[in-house]
Amino acid sequence: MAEPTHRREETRQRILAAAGTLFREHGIDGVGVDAVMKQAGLTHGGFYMHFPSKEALAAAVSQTLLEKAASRWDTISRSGDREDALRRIVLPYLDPTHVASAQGCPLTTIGPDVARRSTSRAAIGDALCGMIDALARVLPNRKRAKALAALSTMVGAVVLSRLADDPDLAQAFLQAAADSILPGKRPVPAGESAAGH
Amino acid sequence: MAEPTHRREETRQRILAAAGTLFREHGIDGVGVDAVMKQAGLTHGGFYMHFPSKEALAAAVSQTLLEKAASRWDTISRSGDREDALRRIVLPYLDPTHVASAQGCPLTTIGPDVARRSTSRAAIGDALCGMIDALARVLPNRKRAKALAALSTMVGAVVLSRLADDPDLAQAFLQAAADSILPGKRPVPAGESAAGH
DNA sequence: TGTACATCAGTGAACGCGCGTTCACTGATGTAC
DNA sequence: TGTACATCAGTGAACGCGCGTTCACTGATGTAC
Repeated sequence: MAEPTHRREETRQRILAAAGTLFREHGIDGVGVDAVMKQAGLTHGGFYMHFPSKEALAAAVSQTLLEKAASRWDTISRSGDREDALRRIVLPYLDPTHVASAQGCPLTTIGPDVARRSTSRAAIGDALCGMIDALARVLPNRKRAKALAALSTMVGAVVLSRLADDPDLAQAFLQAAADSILPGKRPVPAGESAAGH
Repeated sequence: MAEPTHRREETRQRILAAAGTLFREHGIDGVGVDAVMKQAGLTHGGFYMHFPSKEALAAAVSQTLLEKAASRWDTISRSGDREDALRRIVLPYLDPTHVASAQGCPLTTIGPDVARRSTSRAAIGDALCGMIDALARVLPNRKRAKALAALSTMVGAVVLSRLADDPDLAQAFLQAAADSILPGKRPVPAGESAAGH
């Protein structure tokens, strides 16, 4: 019934998804191969059937996660009203649900971890450009420099919001970032469900 | 000659400095107590004379590093010309030297690591507010919200600059962030020495 | 249709190693008389 | 001033444990005849 290749690829995806969750939650160095495989419903020995090393897994996870984010933004950026598309990219990103989520944007959860690993860093290059392009496409003047600044603000605001022990300050970072990126001032919806990052 | 208390405190500072360097370079989970003590010129056994656990060291390091950054910004923010003070805070931060440095701002190097550790997170609360206050003091309209957005942009730009494999893109993140924060458009000095973070 | 065989994804014990932590000890320093 | 003692920062061997990785094996699946 199930072709060997199918099952193999399906398992690989399961490992990637498990690692994607755990790496973002505890950092790449905070999670062992054992824990990843257990989360995927397997035993640790089988890991090396799918990846040559944990380092390779880290690179594959980084790439996969960022490609998903880029593809989502790309789709939104090409849909209908540009001003609305911008909001549908920025607001869910700066939503407290996204900040609280263990499934958050990898730039904010494992950014420094990825930056230290040259193979992971190289693996996300294209996807990072994709995110920038998508953002530039929906910004008022379509300037790439504005997209770079906006992405910086978004990433920084989420990192700082997670660092702020005071909930008011955490929320204030998100609100200030949204106000500085979006043309008209609109409140960030507090606690809206399904940020989808 | 040397009072016991003096020597003890001096050693503690040496351990903090060693951990500050190594944690920022390799992440908190990427460095063992053994490596920290070796960097401090000691053997690992003596560590527990100064800190009850590695977790406590992480909190102390986070606090110390961020307090130093806050105090530096505070001093600058109260000195002379406000517009010039703003530049003397923002430009070194967005300088490639700072990005390349293993001694960089802890928000950009171990931000997510600290966010995951509640004791570390709590320890940096005051210093984080201090940085925000200093930034607000020198921004054109002194609005706290603008300071939150500016800090977000700075932190995000440095994180993303480290992630960009392409040197031009890395530089573009820094330049775009500087342009979006500073009133007049000025070039970021490329490769200026002694960013001091 | 039924039996024998080949394939190969996944298992689980084992490897050497480094982790965080403990503890009996050392040895330099400062104090008491 | 000189000797005996107390203090205590730092040493280094040892602990149990979990890491990343390897490998002989299992057992379900698909194929050959």
